[in-house]
Amino acid sequence: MKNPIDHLPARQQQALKTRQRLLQAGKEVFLESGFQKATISQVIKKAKTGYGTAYVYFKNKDELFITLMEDLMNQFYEVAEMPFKPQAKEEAYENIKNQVRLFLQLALDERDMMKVVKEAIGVSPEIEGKWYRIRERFIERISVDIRYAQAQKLAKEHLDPALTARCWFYSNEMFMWELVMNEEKYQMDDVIVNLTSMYTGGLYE
Amino acid sequence: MKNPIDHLPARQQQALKTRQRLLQAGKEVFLESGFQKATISQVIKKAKTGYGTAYVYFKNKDELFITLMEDLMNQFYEVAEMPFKPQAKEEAYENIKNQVRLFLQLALDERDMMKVVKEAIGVSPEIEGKWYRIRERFIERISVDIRYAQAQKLAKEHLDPALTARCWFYSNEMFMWELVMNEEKYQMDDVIVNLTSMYTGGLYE
DNA sequence: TTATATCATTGACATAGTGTCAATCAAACA
DNA sequence: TGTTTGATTGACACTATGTCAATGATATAA
Repeated sequence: MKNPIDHLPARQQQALKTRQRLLQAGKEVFLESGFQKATISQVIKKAKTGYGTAYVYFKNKDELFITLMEDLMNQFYEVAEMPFKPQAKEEAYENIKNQVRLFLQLALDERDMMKVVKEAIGVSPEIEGKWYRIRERFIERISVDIRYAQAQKLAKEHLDPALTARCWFYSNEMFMWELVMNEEKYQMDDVIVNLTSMYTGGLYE
Repeated sequence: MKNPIDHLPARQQQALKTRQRLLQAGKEVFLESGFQKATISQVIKKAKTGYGTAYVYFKNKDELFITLMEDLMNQFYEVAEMPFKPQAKEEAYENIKNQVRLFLQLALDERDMMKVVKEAIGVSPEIEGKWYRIRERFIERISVDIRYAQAQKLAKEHLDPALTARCWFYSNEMFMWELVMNEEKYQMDDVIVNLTSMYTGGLYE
């Protein structure tokens, strides 16, 4: 398997390597210091480049972080796009439970990075926008699933799919952050069962 | 009605007035510029004080903002402590709907300030902590309500009150932020009915 | 009334970060 | 070999923070 880098002129190779060093150093610095406390000086020091070099490859700290986030965000997109075609209420319940588990597990697998992401969302409007788009994609997808379940006469038809999807995703997202920030407080399985049960069956008899 | 300030020595009166000027100026600056872009220089200019004066009365920008937030936060506490003693499912539904409405209405009545609060929560760990405490108070209170409803045989007993309360509050909180940031997107009444209906009855038949 | 103590007020300063840019350096090319 | 191109650099201008020794005005005591 050939690496496409091998065929580039030495100068471009060098440039790509510099960029890679900055990304790697950036990741380490963000994980060590968090988003706000991370500085370009820390990054360039670790990457062994001059100060201005960072600004050649990235507009600013936000853009550097967004580049680092992108991989992770794509993983979330994959979870969002999972198929959902239940034939019965029980199947729906199982499908939903699985998707919740994947969502929470992905966040916990990248727990350290997700902590920084949470901080960055609060600080940088650009990064908040990135997360907002992921959220809307999940909600859009869930809305489709709800409409499908309604068409199958599995779900209550008087509920608005968009609002219900939003409500459901919000709960999931917030529990995700809770688990990320505070891993010991709750058992993931308890959260999943309770969330899914509430969603599918409601609180009252 | 006597103002307690009247009885203080002139020097302390002066000091209190300076503090008040800083608070007033702070509020204006935060509303104009948002939390991050607001600077102490803007505040002291508007308050007509020297730079160092701001630091005499407030440790930093965060503390100044927290002082401004406190009134608003107390109003949220009041909503959190509302009584809840329904005798039947329908009464519970109505009580819950009312509390949601009060919660959302309070946020919308202070919409401009709440926008700044949202930004500040993301940026300042201290302010995040303040909001966190409000959230936990709501959740604690909702847990009690759920346990009450369960004891009355109104609510499903297999659901964990703490987790269910958290799930429910998370949905409310996120819709609240959505309405605050994006007033036109949804009708408050639609949100309330859908949320409450989901909560009490669940999605599936 | 005057002297002194007290404490609110002040802005210059040290510090720390950002983003820019003209200069430098080394690879590519003619 | 000389020239061009573009990657790299750190000094600079700027903006903000938080501190503190000095200042000034009020309260107090003699």
